[in-house]
Amino acid sequence: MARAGVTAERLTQAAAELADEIGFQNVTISALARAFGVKPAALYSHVKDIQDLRIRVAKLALAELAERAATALAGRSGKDALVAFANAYRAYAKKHPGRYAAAQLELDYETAVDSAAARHSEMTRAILRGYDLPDPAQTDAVRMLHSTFHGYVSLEMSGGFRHTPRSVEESWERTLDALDAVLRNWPHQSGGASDG
Amino acid sequence: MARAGVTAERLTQAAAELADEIGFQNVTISALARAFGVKPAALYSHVKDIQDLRIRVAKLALAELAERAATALAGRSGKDALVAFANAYRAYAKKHPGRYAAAQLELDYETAVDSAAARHSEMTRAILRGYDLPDPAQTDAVRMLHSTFHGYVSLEMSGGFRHTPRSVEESWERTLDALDAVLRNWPHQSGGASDG
DNA sequence: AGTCCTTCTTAAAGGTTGTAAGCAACTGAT
DNA sequence: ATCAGTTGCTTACAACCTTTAAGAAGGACT
Repeated sequence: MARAGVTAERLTQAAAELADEIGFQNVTISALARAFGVKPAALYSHVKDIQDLRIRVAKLALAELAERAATALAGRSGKDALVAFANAYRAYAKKHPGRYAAAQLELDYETAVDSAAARHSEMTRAILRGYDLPDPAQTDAVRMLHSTFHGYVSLEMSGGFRHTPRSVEESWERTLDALDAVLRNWPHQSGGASDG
Repeated sequence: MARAGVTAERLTQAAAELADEIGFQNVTISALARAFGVKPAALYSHVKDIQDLRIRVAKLALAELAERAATALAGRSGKDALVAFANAYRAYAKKHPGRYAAAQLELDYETAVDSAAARHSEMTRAILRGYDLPDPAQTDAVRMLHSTFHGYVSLEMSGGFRHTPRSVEESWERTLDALDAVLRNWPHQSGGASDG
């Protein structure tokens, strides 16, 4: 038989494309083998098992996302940077839902550290450079930003906003306005109850 | 053979418990049948297929979450309400990770409407009663709050915050402070770039 | 050509979902 | 109390997926 030229890299790439088309959970060794015109067992020469494949796709997605975000961030600061980063994040997730789902995979500590996950935190920190936040608050803000971006995109994609007529685009923009506002005026200490 | 007394309700309940123990994705018809001491095929008398089972667990989780949130909200307003709701949400997710994962299932429009999903929006709106937001902004704020809660809990549970020493508890509280602050002072129109 | 490593196939075991046929148990009527 | 009907469960089976093992074929290098 002529060799199909399968490599771990091509498998990962094809798995990512397949994930965007049919969903990350539906990417199987069998389906991937079919796409390459080989038998399922052939893939085990290049990939340890399906979990290994999933982790490779996750790393690919994290790297791609980090690159888009870095590009979006270049030469911007303050709210410009915030909006550009957030839009790049959301655009990637919507364009590559399978990859984005992969990026949410639980990675063990070692894997996560040497993957692009750390770069994300650094970039989110870069956004905050335009706002003036002392150190523990900076980490809190990074976590809040990441949470809001991920949460919004995640709920939007799973249809959580479809029950209300309000434009999802508009809400996204107003959410970014709100984040900008709160970053410019980060609460100093735990306040009491609101009094309007 | 003596009958095992399987019903759709008991199956759903057991599936939810199993999901919390071994993960929602690992709840299989086979595993559930094993837990009931019956053969897998027996479950198909009570449940259409595995997707049907998953949807039932999702609805259960949404109903439980709504109930906890409603209890937390009772008799509170303003920041008290915000914090109580958010903590109830997060506590449920951490105590019942499998159920919480189920609640994130994509539900078709019909299913979502008659499930407790709508109640969540209403409750989040109830939180906002203490803050004074005009109508389109209210929806935007609801979406932002839900996004932040879900995003934070989701990232926290998938280990996204483990790479930084800062206390996850502290960040959560500061995030709630920030949300309270931005709700009290919701930006009126899309502002320009930040100027510090 | 011969050797060796790698890639791919075949074969097979074990797990999963789901359907169909049949038997066993409970129900309610006579 | 027995008999029919319904329901719940089992067995049997088809189809699919994952993974391992053994062997054949491709390509490189001597």
